[in-house]
Amino acid sequence: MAFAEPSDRKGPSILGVDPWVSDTRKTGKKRELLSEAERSRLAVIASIVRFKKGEDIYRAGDRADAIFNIISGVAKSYSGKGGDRIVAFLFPNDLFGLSEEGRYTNAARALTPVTAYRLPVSVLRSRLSRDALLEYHVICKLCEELRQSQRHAFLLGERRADVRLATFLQMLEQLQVAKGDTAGEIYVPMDRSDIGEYVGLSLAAVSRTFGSLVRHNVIKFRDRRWLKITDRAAFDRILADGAGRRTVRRGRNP
Amino acid sequence: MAFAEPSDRKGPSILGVDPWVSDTRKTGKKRELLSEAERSRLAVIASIVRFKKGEDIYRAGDRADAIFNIISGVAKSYSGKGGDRIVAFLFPNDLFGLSEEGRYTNAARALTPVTAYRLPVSVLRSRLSRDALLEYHVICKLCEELRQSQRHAFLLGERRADVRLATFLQMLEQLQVAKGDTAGEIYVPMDRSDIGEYVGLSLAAVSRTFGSLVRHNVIKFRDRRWLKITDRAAFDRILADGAGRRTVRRGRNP
DNA sequence: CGGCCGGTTGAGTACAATCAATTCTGGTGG
DNA sequence: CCACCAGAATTGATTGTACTCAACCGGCCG
Repeated sequence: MAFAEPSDRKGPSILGVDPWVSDTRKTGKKRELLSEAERSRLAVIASIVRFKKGEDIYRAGDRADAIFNIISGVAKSYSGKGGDRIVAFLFPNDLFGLSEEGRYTNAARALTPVTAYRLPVSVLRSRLSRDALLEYHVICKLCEELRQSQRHAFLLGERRADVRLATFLQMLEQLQVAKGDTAGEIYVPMDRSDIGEYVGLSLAAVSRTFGSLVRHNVIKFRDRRWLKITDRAAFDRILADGAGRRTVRRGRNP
Repeated sequence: MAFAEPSDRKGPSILGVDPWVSDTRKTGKKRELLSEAERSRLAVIASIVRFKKGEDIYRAGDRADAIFNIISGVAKSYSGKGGDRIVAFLFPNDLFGLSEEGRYTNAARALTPVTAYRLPVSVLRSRLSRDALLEYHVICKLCEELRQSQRHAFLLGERRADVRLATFLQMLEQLQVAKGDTAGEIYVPMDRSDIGEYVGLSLAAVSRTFGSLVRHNVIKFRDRRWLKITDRAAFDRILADGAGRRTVRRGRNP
């Protein structure tokens, strides 16, 4: 099984990098932030929960009494009165249910079968207040999520559909590289409409744009969920293109 | 001077809410997260820095050796190879320069004259590792920034220009309410092109859309930077409208 | 006074949304 | 193993909306 099914069950796990230490030498890989001791200490207060594909993990407005740490599977955090608009995709080792204020502000739903640790907020808080190192690691993870969200916003700021999709694919790829997954092929666990809700395009536009990328031999699908970038140069050109012509530049180079 | 010039100089300040305690009774107001003691302890390691309007605070790729806490003024955090695309506006009490990895991933520039505390990362880290409460408050602030960034992404996911601008104005308004500023009028410290770079519209579109809102008596400008919402119902209707017609809804209510 | 900066406005165009078939796929039961 | 179904995905035709290019305005500064 190629896509990150962590085999260990030592306890909650957070993957990330220390925002202030440049110990990762540009490999793009993340490391486990929690020590074995921390993980097993958290394991004590955590319970393991499972969700079927399509099942709600929590709803917006629910009392936020737990945070989750995905062990396997993929989920989405979404909002918008219509329930469309995906805020983030949640992958193994991600922490979520966080970033609310007494109540969840987004909803979360499993896109594939999901197994996760459930950490009650009450217990977690008291643990946090006594464990400075753990808090520090949470801070690292939050910085990471913040960056991710900013990249998402960046993506959405782009007008052209091909740039948006290429950026999205790049995010997926980097994520999988960071996990140490075999690069070469990109796994797309979510369906086209989820992608549309994330990148801000209609389902039709996603499909059309993928089609166009395939026709131009930039990417190639093995099946609905696995694809390969067949022309990296062209791919990068699309990404760079977004940075190129932007409006607003009132008086730049003639 | 109406716009939040904090008169005290007791030390760095973080405004926010505890994400897990619903002590704010829906007032939308935020409170100081740091105690006097914490603030003065931070003040010891902080220096006060000033930036002229338009001046760079840091550039993307610079060694990230300090984080900042704005005392007065407004700045922007921006990126994009062209330097367009604003990631966030930074207001008094905000914490930034954070969320990077050894180096700043965005650049920051003062939009108005800015006064800020500068906290060297090295000192801050050791302080953090010993002060669990401070760490906790940083976590609270990060959650807040994360939510803010998600709202930004949400805004950018909207297609129509009027909805985007209305959402933006609502964010500004809530921010000012949270600070306890006189509501009624909204202060817009940034110029039209900055707004465009934030909401993902061309300068022309921003101007046009403002014009249209004014013509429809939804808002009214006192001058370039001060406006009032003259028809709250219409305004809310625009906001709600975004949630209404969305694509992708494949099989919802008949 | 002239230039520049921030902003407004107009005409034409490009791009994605929409509506609406149609095809493909994977799963189910005969 | 195949026929069938429902949901996912593709594709086509048309329309809406914001971008682009470009002219133009008004204030401010030297």
